Amino acid sequence: MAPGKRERILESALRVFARKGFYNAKVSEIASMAGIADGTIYLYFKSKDDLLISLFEDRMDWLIRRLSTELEKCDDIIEKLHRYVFIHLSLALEYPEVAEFITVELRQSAKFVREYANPKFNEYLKILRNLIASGQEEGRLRDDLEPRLVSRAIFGALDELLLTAVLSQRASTEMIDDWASQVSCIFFDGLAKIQP
Amino acid sequence: MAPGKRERILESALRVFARKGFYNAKVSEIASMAGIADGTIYLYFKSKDDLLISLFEDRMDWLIRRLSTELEKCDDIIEKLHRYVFIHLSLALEYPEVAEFITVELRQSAKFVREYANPKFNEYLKILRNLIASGQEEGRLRDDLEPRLVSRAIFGALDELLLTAVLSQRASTEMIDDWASQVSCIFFDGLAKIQP
Amino acid sequence: MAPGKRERILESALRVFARKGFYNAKVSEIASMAGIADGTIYLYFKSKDDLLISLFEDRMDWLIRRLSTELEKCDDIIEKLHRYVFIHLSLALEYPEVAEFITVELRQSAKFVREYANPKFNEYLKILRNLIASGQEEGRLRDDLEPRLVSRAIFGALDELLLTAVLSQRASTEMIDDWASQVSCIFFDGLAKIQP
Amino acid sequence: MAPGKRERILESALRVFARKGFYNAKVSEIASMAGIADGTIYLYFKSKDDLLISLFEDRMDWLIRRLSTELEKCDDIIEKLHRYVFIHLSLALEYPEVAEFITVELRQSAKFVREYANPKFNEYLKILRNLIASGQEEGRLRDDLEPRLVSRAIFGALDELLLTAVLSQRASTEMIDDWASQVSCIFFDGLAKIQP
DNA sequence: TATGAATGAGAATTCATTCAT
DNA sequence: GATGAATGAATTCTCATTCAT
Repeated sequence: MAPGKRERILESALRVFARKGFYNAKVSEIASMAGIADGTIYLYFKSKDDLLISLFEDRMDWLIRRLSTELEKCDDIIEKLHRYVFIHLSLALEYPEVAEFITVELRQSAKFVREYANPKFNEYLKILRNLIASGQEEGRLRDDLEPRLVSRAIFGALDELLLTAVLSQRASTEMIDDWASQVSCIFFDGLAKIQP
Repeated sequence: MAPGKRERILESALRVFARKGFYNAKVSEIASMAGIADGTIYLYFKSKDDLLISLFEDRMDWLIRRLSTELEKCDDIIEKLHRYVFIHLSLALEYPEVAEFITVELRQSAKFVREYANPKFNEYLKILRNLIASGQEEGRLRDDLEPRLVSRAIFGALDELLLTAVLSQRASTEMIDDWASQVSCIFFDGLAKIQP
Repeated sequence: MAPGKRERILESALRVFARKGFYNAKVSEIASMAGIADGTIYLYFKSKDDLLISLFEDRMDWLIRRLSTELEKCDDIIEKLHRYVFIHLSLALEYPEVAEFITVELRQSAKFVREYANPKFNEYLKILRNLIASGQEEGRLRDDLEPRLVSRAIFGALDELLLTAVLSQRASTEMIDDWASQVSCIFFDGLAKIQP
Repeated sequence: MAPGKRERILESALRVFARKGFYNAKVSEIASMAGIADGTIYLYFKSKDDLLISLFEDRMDWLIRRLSTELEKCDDIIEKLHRYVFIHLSLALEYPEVAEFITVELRQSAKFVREYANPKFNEYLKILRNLIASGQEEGRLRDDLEPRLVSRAIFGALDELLLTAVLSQRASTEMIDDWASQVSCIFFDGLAKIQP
């Protein structure tokens, strides 16, 4: 079992799932894109479902590591939050296929994921939740809001914007920068106009 | 062609799609839940795809009307926004199947919907966008943020929370009230702690 | 039961069968072309098969009567044969739908026809056979050939040319006249060049 | 993909199409007659239609080669024509299923074949047309008749007799010999009695 | 008589998965 | 390990026919 072959299959699956969605993706298309025989996929994955789940875990792991590494570079909690927002949205530019896959399949397979508990996704969300909680503890964020709910709300907003960016297919560095700062602004400062 | 039959089919489709998702739903299951023969569905809808799209349009129309009616009851723009948030989240309690269907299928069929332009969904979003824009014009909301982006962000946050509520299956009136006020608070006032 | 309605159905069936063939023809299309409800067809015909057979019998009857009337106008047996040839080929111009229907469906439903013995078709052939036999008796035609086989051969040749004319869709009076005289010539005089 | 499997499928299709006709033939019946799974047919043919067309082309090719080989054995043009007649009619004895298939499906699919241009059938006809034309050039056949029309007429006559023979199911070598010589006689010498 | 909505048997086709090579 | 031909269960959709009105 060449170790690179598993990754090649995952890479092909990512592209096909992103382009067609799980149900319209054909195993044979993934195989041919990976340059292997159909049957070979079953030496590395139990089933098409298993391939989806494995891919999901793999890419989420990668996202989590990426995020952690980046966040360690910042000290300030508020800066970390800005960074989280930016990193999430940047996926649209840097890894549009991962973005589309995560964005669409995560919903599509909500049912799937229900049984499967989806630990990786929760881990990803947890990073955000911990950020919020830390901010509250440090006295930088209001502490009258539940971190669990706040993090979900932020994730939802980011995910929707990421999907919008990916589907629009004309994301640019400027646009992502702009969106990230506006989103940070919304969440940090709120929409209300401070009456002078 | 009894007009009630079309609605009965849509109702059955809603339940089956919500429970299993479009691709795992069987036309024959929808038919038998509606108490009709398989073929009858094809007298009212061209195909399974058409059934999905029709259901989507139908329920979005209903959502839009419901929302419009409710919003007319409020005068104040801020109150309207609170109301929007509340109405959206309430779906989890009042129409959990609609909530699950909209929440999941809207993503699932992103591709689908891309060609199909999805006017109903845009209309729904537009209500929120117009609310934001009006708030800005009235001087109640900061006008340095794009309504289009703000509305997307809010929608994303609400949609994610709605999905969470539906999937958790233990939503209560209190919980929804609580979530709605917290979300309003986040978006209106922001997360930043005002330094005394 | 308005007597005209049965004929209207047959007329519509003729057009639809001629255009699409029996198996691709839809009963509902025939009904709507006849300006009646689908179910009404079943008040006049037992089934789609019965409609085909009835139509076939009806049009063959009509052909036979038409042929008999025309042939009575000639006295000479040879002239009658020329006339037969001409009348058959003329269908392409005068009743192209009948021509296409007879030409194609007669083969298509060979199986059909096998059980059903097809008396009308035999009657039509019999006219030709009797002509041949009479010609032999009168000493105008060679009597060393079986009339049954000769009539089949002539019918086959005419049928093939009729189909060719119908499918080519550019039959003219001149063309039919020309074909008829050439065919008569072939069968009457033969292809051999008389050595001087 | 064993090359023999494609031929086995064609062979089964031939038998089923000949017995039931294209529209009444079931793919699963063809598959089971070939001793394979239903799906396997679709590894070799795109669709049931494609199977029909492929079978038609394949068998016409075979017919054309068979005919060409046989005709090369004769030198005399008149003898070639006799041979053509005989070979065509012999199908009823030697390959009754091919005879029935060609005879019936060729008409049945006239519409089909119209778009599809049907080059193989034209090629088959062309052999006969060229024979006629050569006969005229050599001065053995009258040259006041169009080869295109003459060949169609002969083909039609032969085809009709072939169908008759196949459907009667009691063709014998003697019968075919007899028919062939009578048909040759008709076409070569004509029906007219030479007045002494 | 006439209607046409409803029926439901039936058929083609797809594609994840297997397994002999 | 790798292959890819073969499998066959599963599913959508069609359309002749019926029957309550």
